[in-house]
Amino acid sequence: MAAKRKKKTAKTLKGDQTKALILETALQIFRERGYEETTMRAIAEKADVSLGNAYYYFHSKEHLIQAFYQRLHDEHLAAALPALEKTDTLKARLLTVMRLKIDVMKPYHQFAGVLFKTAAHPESPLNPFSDESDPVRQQSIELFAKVVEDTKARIPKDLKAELPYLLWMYHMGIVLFWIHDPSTGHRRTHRLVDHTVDLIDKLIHLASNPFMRPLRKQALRLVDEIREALPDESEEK
Amino acid sequence: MAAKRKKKTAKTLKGDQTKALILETALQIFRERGYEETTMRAIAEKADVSLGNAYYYFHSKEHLIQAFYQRLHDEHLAAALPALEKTDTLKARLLTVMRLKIDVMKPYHQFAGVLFKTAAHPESPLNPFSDESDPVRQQSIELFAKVVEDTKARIPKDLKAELPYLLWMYHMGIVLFWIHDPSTGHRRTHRLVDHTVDLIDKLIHLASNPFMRPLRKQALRLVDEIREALPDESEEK
DNA sequence: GCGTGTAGTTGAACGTGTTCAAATTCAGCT
DNA sequence: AGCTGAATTTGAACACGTTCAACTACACGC
Repeated sequence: MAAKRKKKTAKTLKGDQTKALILETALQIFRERGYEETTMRAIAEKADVSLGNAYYYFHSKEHLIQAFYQRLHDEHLAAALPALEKTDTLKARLLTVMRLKIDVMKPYHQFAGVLFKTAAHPESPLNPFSDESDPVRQQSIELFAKVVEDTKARIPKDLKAELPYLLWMYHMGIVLFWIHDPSTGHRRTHRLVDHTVDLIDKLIHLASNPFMRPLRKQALRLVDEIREALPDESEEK
Repeated sequence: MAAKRKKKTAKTLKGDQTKALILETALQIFRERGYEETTMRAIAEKADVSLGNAYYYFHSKEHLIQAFYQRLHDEHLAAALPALEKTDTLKARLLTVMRLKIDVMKPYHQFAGVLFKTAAHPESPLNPFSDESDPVRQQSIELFAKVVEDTKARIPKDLKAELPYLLWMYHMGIVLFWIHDPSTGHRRTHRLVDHTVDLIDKLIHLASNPFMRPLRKQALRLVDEIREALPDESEEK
């Protein structure tokens, strides 16, 4: 076996640096010119590496989006966690998280479309619904778990367990709307978030009513059915 | 000898023939090898036309999907209309239409993924949510209007008016699930349709309850908000 | 017949994403 | 220092979607 010493660090660091450089360059040009108009050659040239080298670190142009996705979530998380500590009602917490999401995404509006374009493709390595290579989804759902937990509202256990996933799905819907939203400052998306959060809050309370138990159970069984149909999502932690 | 009594007819007919030939050939190869693996050169070659000629009739490879979309809807409509005459409850009618949709799509499962891939892209000419060049969406919503009308159930007017659109959205969701469904015979999608139709039926009755009026109004206002944010969809016709 | 304009058709050429065999760098070893 | 093998880097080559200027076919008016 090969010698395993700590001196590897220098080597990997070099690689990591190059990889980071390429990613930064790519995201910059994406912001400036959009995804389609950005060529791999342009990225390589601006990053001062060869074309092949870019492909050494990112198997394809789409894989750069994967990295972007992760970056987006990291920023969202960093903004949301502190903000969540200041609110306690479910409604306010959800509203906070959704508003921050839009803020974080703002600089990328013009090229974000391609995200969904590839994301919705079942065979794409970026499919956020089902693909094994996507830890971002897990992390994103965990954020919504944080939104739900520590809430004083009395929500039935069965619903509370599915809520993070349901809210994540809702959040994906809002992102889809945002992508298509041409209004200045994305005010339509903001308005939609305000109204949907209000409605969702009401629906949760309605669904929590004992009177609604049978219907709620049926709906939740459905959600389970959908989740289990999608490839393995709960593996290790 | 070539001269016909109908002057223009011969000309346009020639073009239509070529166009149809290219489309048939394309769909055939799509079925056999999937979308990505089918090259425009292969289509042109098999159809015995030049590459440029294929582009004369279809501006891009994606535009072939547009044609496929139309074809799919035509088949669905042809299958659904007679079947609808035999049922009268909303639940049964919706179930019929959804089942037939899956049947009609079946031969195209492996390449249908690309449909959503391009469809979800806001700048794509195929975007089914918002694009001006897509009459298929209108026709598809009309089919769901037929599902709703002539139903004996007592549904509030406001809900009944939005129901076709809502059911179309639901149907898009099922299609999305179907695309990702790898189970044999798409049994999971069928099961999902059975359960969701049941649930939807119950929800409609629930929402029709006078007690639910305020919440229903709020939800419908939301739907309107979403619809009007999407580019003009109701024009002439 | 003959010219003319429009519909239809051609294939070469371009730009782009992607691949790959070869070249280069570099850390550890003798 | 010199060697070795892995990590990194290179640029040429390939396949594909797309464009375009030129060409052909043909119906019509004269």
